[in-house]
Amino acid sequence: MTSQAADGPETVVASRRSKITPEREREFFDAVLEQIRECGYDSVTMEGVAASTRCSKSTLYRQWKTKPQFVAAALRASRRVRFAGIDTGSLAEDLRQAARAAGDWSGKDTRLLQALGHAVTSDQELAEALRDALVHPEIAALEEMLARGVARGEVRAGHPALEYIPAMMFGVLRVRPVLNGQYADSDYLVRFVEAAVLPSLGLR
Amino acid sequence: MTSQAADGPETVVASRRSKITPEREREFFDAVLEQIRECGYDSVTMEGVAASTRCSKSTLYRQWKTKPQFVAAALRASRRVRFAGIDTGSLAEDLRQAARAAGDWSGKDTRLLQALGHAVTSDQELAEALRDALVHPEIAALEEMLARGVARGEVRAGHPALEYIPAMMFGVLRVRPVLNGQYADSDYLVRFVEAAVLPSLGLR
DNA sequence: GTGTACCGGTACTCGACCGTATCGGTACAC
DNA sequence: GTGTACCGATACGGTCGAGTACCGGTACAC
Repeated sequence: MTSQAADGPETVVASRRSKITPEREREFFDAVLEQIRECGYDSVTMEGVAASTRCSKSTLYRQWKTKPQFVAAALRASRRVRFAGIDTGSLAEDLRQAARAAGDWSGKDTRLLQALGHAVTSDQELAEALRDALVHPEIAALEEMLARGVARGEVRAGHPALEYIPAMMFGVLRVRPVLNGQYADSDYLVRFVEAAVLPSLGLR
Repeated sequence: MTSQAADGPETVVASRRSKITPEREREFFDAVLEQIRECGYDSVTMEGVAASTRCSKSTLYRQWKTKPQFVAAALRASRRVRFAGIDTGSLAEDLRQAARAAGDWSGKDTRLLQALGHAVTSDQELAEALRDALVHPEIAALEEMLARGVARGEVRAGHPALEYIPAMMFGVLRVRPVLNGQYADSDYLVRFVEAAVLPSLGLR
């Protein structure tokens, strides 16, 4: 009775789970972030996460003292740069590719940002974790693209639109659900880059 | 369902079921929206609203059946168009003035949108009320401006950037707090219009 | 004065969740 | 085999908020 209770496939009891492995931790983190996306930060419960990962509340509380600390840890662990590796040698093409990449994860990340957007106003640690996980890395990557474009002479240094490009990209990504009722997909974002971002920089 | 929102200072009420005057109702609505901005939708309680307006929970529940219905009513009653009356005869100037106007209420509305952003994903009525109160009127006003500009020949009909202007304006407004840690003020928005919006339309 | 209908206050039920405590079971070290 | 340390399950206490019920008070109609 102690092992899993009638779980899906025939995945044999992996048998070495006397301590929380990094893979197991990853399961907890994935579960809590997914539940935040679906139900919002306030509605996520430690009990729910425990149930969906078939662990016990005690296990979670043994590792993390409180719910916000647990969520912050999950965010920090999920940090990764989606724009990494984009460097085509042309700023316009870099931006198009970034838009295409952004479209692929826009639903997930937009939901997470939205769901946590207000919770972070009352928890400093959470705010920092969210920024480090979802915002700063992408911003930095975008700014690198722009800097390379400037260095290549595609855009003159100090062009007034440069400062606003990250806000435009993130902004459109973020508000599309509210305006049009659907998440921004790659197609929409690429067209946005071509119709507005590039022209504002004097590119095409 | 009560009376119209547009009645005068003196109540000429014929046969109201409720003794709640429109002014009193307005107090309830202002209170709940303010508390939502401060604490988030989930954290707002009917008890808190009752306490801050010195009425009783019973009074609130007599008028509105549930918390989401109460909030939706508050949103609908708060509907107003901030861009109304902007018509300078020049699209560029219209957009600058819209940016200036937007900066004045950006903090309040951005907080409200943020605080409700996730709650609306699980309540259809709330979502509709939020859109009707804060989003659609402004979008419509912006689109009118753009249409006038097209009619005057300042921008050619079908210009690809036209479709994205509202999303750009709202998006930048919305994400500035996340990117820069402060709400978008008039100055920031006007510079954004000049640096990015107008160039993308081929204006200056 | 009398009736009516609503108000504000309070007390209540009911359910949900946080965080803790306890207990049996088991992988691993030696 | 024995000990240790952690796992999962479960039960519990405490808090909080939604929504309901009931109360006395009062403005107003007639």
